[in-house]
Amino acid sequence: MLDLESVRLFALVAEYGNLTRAAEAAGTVQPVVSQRIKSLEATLGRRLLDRSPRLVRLTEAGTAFLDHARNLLAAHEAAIAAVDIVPSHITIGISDHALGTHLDLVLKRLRMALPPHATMAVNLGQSADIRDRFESGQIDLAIIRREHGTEGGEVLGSDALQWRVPSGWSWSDGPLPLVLLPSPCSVRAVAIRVLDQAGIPWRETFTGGSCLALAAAVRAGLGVAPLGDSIGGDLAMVPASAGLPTLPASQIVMLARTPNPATSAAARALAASVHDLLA
Amino acid sequence: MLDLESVRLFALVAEYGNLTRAAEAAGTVQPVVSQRIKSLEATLGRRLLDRSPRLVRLTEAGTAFLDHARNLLAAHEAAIAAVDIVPSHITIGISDHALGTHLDLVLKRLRMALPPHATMAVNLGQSADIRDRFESGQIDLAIIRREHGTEGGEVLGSDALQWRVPSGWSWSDGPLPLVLLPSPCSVRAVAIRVLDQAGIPWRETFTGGSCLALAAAVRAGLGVAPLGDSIGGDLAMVPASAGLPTLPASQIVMLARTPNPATSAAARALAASVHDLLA
DNA sequence: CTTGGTTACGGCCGCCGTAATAATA
DNA sequence: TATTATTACGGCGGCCGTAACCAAG
Repeated sequence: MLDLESVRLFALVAEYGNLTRAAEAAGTVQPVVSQRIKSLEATLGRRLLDRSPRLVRLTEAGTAFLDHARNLLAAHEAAIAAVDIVPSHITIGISDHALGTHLDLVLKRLRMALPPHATMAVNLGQSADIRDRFESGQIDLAIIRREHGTEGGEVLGSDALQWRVPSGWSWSDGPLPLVLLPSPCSVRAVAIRVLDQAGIPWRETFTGGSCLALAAAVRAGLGVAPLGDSIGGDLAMVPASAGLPTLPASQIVMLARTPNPATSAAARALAASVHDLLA
Repeated sequence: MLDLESVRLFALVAEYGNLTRAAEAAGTVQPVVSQRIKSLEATLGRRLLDRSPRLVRLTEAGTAFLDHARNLLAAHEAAIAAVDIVPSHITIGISDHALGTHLDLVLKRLRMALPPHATMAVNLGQSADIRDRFESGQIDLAIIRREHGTEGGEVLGSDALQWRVPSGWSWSDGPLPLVLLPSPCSVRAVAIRVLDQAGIPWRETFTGGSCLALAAAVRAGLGVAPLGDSIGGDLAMVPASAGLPTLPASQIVMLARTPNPATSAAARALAASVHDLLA
């Protein structure tokens, strides 16, 4: 007889492609996942995963098993829901500068970590605003970007800011054309600060409402944008010859209030996903 | 997170209406079932069964949960079958005189205890023939009726033979009209023996191929039939005033050869079902 | 050399199964 | 009074989580 916890861990490993992240998402540690997968394989008499320190992928049997494993877990959820209806709602705030283009993957994994009947509301905005909403209790979970050294929250990783430019861009003279989010925005503020300290003149050529908009502006040649390393996508780095000052790294931090199991499951999944993106 | 073993035990209790039989069918003991059900109820936060020493029945929540529990167990079977195809075939011999009209229920529970991909073949016949087939290895499991004192097999219970008569039957004189299975048949033999020992003349008025046929003949008024207590159905007992000798009780015995887990699961289910019928 | 999977191991929870107890018809 | 569920309890297996180890890029 299989035990569902092992099956759940297997499904998480398949999702994250990584035992360590799966362990985080499940709220345990990596050796436990290793053991459980191993024992699951033993009871099934088949190897489910090819594992090496740098690559974990499904075997043929693992692929075949995965669909059934998900059905099994869904049936488990349904059975519990049949007698134990715990309606839950989670509000989540995400700073655009923290996740950028990875928003879709993170939301998918978040949805997966919640019981199917749970509802969630996501609030995309700027870090300062998100933090205020978290502190006033309007949201339960938040992912924000902030400068090193600030207190509070769980640090999921460090992400350097980079000047991103159109491909083939060069900057001859005149004030540096900047592509920014509107104030208040900590990335905007830090970018302006380092430029001023270096005595580099600048002008704002584009102000947009999300990192996707900033990236579009950069691609259109409107100027350079300070963007997180992990969310720059296909945009080019500024060449060192341009002489721009380096931007400081900042931290991606999770703020979490976990009043119930559903929320802490969501928090773990969020942490594992973001941690994965920054690795 | 639920554990599937507890869910399976719950489903078995629902099927058998009895913790003790469920334990037998599952291959464990009754206190374990009690504990697991209790812990299942605790994790679900609902009472699933109303239990008293004489009656176990589903609560409302239990009814709602049962369907989902069965789906869950089916998904579990499917998941295992996806990677671990163990084709198995079981041949079963059942003496008609042992189960009679309860054949359908027993077969249903047998089917339920087997993995869905397992095939089974049932051989209905007379005890002596069944035993020969078992001993020659042609069948894996057998339920037979036999006289007390014989060796071998697992005794599932004792069942008295009774003279069954049409309703309102009376026997004035002349040889006793008998309704019997053809020879060789141990019930036939023992019936004839006790009549001869009591010096009661008899004649055979009907010879049929199954207990259902014998019951039909009795109902049609053709005579009296020696039938197991538990399978007489709605037929009347012979009145004491008729002066017929009492028939000895005989034992219902299971012969089992369990070369694989599927067969032993079937054996347990068979034992639990028959044990239940004789209680 | 760092990230990440495996192995070793100690502690402890929890389950099994026997035995005694209670409850019901 | 017999049958059956519950409670008590000892023993043991197995799981968790820390730490040390190893492999691969």
